[in-house]
Amino acid sequence: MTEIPKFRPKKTEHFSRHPHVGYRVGGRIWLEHDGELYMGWGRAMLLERIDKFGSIAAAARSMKLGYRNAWLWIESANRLAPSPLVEKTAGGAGGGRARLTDEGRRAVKDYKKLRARFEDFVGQAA
Amino acid sequence: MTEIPKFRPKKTEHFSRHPHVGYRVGGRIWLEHDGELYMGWGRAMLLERIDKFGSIAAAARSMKLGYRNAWLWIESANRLAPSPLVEKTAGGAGGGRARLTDEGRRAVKDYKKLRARFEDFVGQAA
DNA sequence: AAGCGTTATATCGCCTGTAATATAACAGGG
DNA sequence: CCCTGTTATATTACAGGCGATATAACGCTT
Repeated sequence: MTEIPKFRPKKTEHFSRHPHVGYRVGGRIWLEHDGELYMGWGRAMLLERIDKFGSIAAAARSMKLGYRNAWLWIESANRLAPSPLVEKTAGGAGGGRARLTDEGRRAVKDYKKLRARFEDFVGQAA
Repeated sequence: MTEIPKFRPKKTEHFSRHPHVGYRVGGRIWLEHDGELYMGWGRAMLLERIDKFGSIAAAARSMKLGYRNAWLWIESANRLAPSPLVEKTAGGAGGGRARLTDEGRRAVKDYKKLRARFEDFVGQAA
């Protein structure tokens, strides 16, 4: 017998039933800059949680994301953005903090809007 | 200094310019069954080429896909489909052959239609 | 029955992304 | 001045997907 791996799409997706029972439409959508990922579902979630918790560490924990990856995502997004999406300070009250900038809030809002339209599309793509 | 990897999306995608210069919308879309990938861009291309060349090996070669992966994709798609998309025979004239069934032709056509609508969406998502 | 090129199947090794872990740097507050 | 929890950074290990390779099975055709 052979292995035959199951190609299971990742979990950050949006789906919708297909006319033929058991079949679903799945999709992803994101923004990129210079061929690099700029904003997607994971990053938008992370930014929202940074806004909510005031720290990268807490935000990452809350979504079971490793701190390292959270930090890398933010570095990347900050670098690709017209101006930083997240401002960070190490040390100080509580050990340090991070806050979402206006540009960050705008980026999240824009992506969520695109995403909503996309889910709409996928929903009626059945 | 730290590594800072560039998160570059895969190459089976469709893109579109974003209003803000340098930013593009990228996306993927596929069909799945029981949480497994059923039909996407790569598989649709493979099926089209099988139809054209009459063999898995030739189709795979023509798109620089390893025979192994081509075979796995077809196994998976055949298993998930209501009826096989590709019929294969080992040995015989020319060593063997593979042909696209009516179900396979329908699957490709349906996906390409979905895909076209999706590209449309992404295009005007700017 | 021998030859041929395909289908069918197994195995190994690489590469890349990520998880896990560790440790330094930081700066406000007690 | 030390404590604290965060930001910042390096290192190692592991896992999955894929490429490369090898080999068997197959069945027309000659």
